[in-house]
Amino acid sequence: VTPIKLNPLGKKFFNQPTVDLAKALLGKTLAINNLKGIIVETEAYLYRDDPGCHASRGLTARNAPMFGPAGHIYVYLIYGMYHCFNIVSGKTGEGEAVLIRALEPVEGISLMQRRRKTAKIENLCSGPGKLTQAFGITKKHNNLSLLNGPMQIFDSKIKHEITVSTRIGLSAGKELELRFFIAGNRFVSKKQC
DNA sequence: CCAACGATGGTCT
DNA sequence: GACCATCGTTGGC
Repeated sequence: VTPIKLNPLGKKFFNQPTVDLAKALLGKTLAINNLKGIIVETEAYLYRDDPGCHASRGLTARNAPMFGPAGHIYVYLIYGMYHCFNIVSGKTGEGEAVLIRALEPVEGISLMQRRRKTAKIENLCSGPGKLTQAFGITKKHNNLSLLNGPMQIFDSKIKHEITVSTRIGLSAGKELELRFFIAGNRFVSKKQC
């Protein structure tokens, strides 16, 4: 049997407008080393009229990767304990990104279970802090490119419906409907699936 | 089931 | 000194 070889997504895919990219990422596969997971939940962060976006108050040392080219990775530490993994989007210099909030684990599950200290599959990648822990994503990945680095996004032809809602955990910009997830998927982060 | 809360440290004012 | 794009635990039903 010849294994099916999926193509890594390239520049054209990441250069879509941010909201389009946030939706298009659903159903795609994130791969790092031997770990794989299907993206099931995302959030868009925009450079205009979005006070919830890290880039909304201008360039700083932390958010600098957001102002780089689409397809780069932006990782930051939240609440002193967890990392959040974002894919930079929009035009270079704008400061937009897509937060990856949940994955459906596909490959490398035993390593994910060890890192997360739980056997429960539903609890491995069902939240932004959980999936970075399961995949070993830290600041050492900050500003790498998905076009040529150890992390890649692979195409897939999964059929699914998209549900839209407000974003999770924000104090500013909480009314914007910029969260997207695969309807009915059991690996979406706890709230409102 | 679910609401409340503490852990924890980088970043920004 | 205040604020987090979170999570696991606790203690209530």
